[in-house]
Amino acid sequence: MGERALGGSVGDGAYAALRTAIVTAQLVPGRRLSENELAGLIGVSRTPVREALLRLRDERLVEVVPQLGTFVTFIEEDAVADAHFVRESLEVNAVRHAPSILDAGALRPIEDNLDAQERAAEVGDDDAFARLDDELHHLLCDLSGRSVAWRLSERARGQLDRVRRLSLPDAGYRRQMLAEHRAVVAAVAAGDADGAERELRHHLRMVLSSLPDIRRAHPEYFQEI
Amino acid sequence: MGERALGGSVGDGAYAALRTAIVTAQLVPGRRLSENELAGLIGVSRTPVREALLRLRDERLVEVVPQLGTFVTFIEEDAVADAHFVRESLEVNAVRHAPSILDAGALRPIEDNLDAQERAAEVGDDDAFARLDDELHHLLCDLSGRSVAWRLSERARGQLDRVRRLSLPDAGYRRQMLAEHRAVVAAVAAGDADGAERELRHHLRMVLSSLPDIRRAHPEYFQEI
DNA sequence: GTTCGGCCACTTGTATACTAGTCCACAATG
DNA sequence: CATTGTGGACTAGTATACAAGTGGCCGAAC
Repeated sequence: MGERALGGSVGDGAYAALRTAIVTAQLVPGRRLSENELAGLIGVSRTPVREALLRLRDERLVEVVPQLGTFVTFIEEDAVADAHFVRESLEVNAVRHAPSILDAGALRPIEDNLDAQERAAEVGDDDAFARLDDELHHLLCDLSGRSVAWRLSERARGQLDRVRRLSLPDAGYRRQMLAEHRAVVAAVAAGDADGAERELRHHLRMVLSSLPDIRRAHPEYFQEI
Repeated sequence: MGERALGGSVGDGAYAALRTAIVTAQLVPGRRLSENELAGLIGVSRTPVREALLRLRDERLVEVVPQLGTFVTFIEEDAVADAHFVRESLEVNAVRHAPSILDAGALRPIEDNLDAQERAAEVGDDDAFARLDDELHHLLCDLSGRSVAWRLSERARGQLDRVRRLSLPDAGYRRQMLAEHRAVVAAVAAGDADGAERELRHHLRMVLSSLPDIRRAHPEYFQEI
């Protein structure tokens, strides 16, 4: 877990390392974390670890109980729905605020991204596909000119990534994702704000639909009720 | 500045105290803050102060420059627009997700709030009006059932509150606000999602429109370019 | 008078020490 | 055997100490 991000502070590195570990379920839901233990693992002191845990608490990826411990949260339907709500709100509003006439310079990276997705889907490179997926949503957010859209959407995505990582993607899934991406982009390029909103809402809801399957496959990651 | 919130930790109290001081411009934009100085003022150590400053940095209310100092940010058009974007995204999506048929139980507190606003507007009680304004938006967010809507909207509001606090409200302004509130609620109550969205977007944009006036009245609060 | 250079006070970032509270195991007691 | 109390080993919250770096002041040299 130890490697640290180059640019930022130690605290940023600790945050990145912990977030990755949680999202990839290396640190499984319910797992008890101690600040001392994490500090030892990452090789820093408690201070930057605490800083990282405070940020992760904001994202509801950990829960810190005073005088008791810090725990990786279970996947809660409510938290996932919240994250989805934030993401949908921001990204839909972002494509709504996209300039109605897009010059070729703005559209070019998006088209390139879609082509790259096509190649990744053919080859079956799941990591590349996921990366391009993120990049596309980032590009769509940036159309609004409000960088905060992607920044907050990214943060909310922690909950959703945990789910996405667990769903076993097959070729059909990727093909469908790609088709939906193309539908959104087509509407945006045509200046059809209502259509873009509709397609994007539909697309974002896909990740939510896999939740019951994941719950069946990994009941131990969910809060027993 | 010193009083501390009862429920939470020392860090929470420091955050609340600092945020209030910044939003009310007791700590003016550009003001240099030192963690030691703040710790002395609030009467705690640097650790909880740092925790508070990290949160305020997230909200772009302070900027921390390593090895140099922490500064109250100037009012930046870009930051205000970002906050507005977040708020509009979340609240519009919230009223869109409100159940199409509202039972009287859900609508009652909203109607009560509007009546109270009417009274506050007549008396000219600006503080009460601002408080009821917040409460109404809170109630509207809660219609969606997603508590995160209000939580994030509230956070983004730091930037907007700084502006709102500086605008000198007159009776006409409050009357207009109240009329807009009523228009939003009427559309929501009628189950007219499109209408509610339109009215809410219009209403939220009002606070942005006062920005040039405030800039003329308080140029020292804005970043000279 | 101007400019360059070094020192110093002060900043945040990080590490460590101390405080207060919770859980659990285990022993003593009914 | 069951129950209760008690001590110890943990926890996070807070305070303090140390490290690394910045800017400004002040004096000296030109």
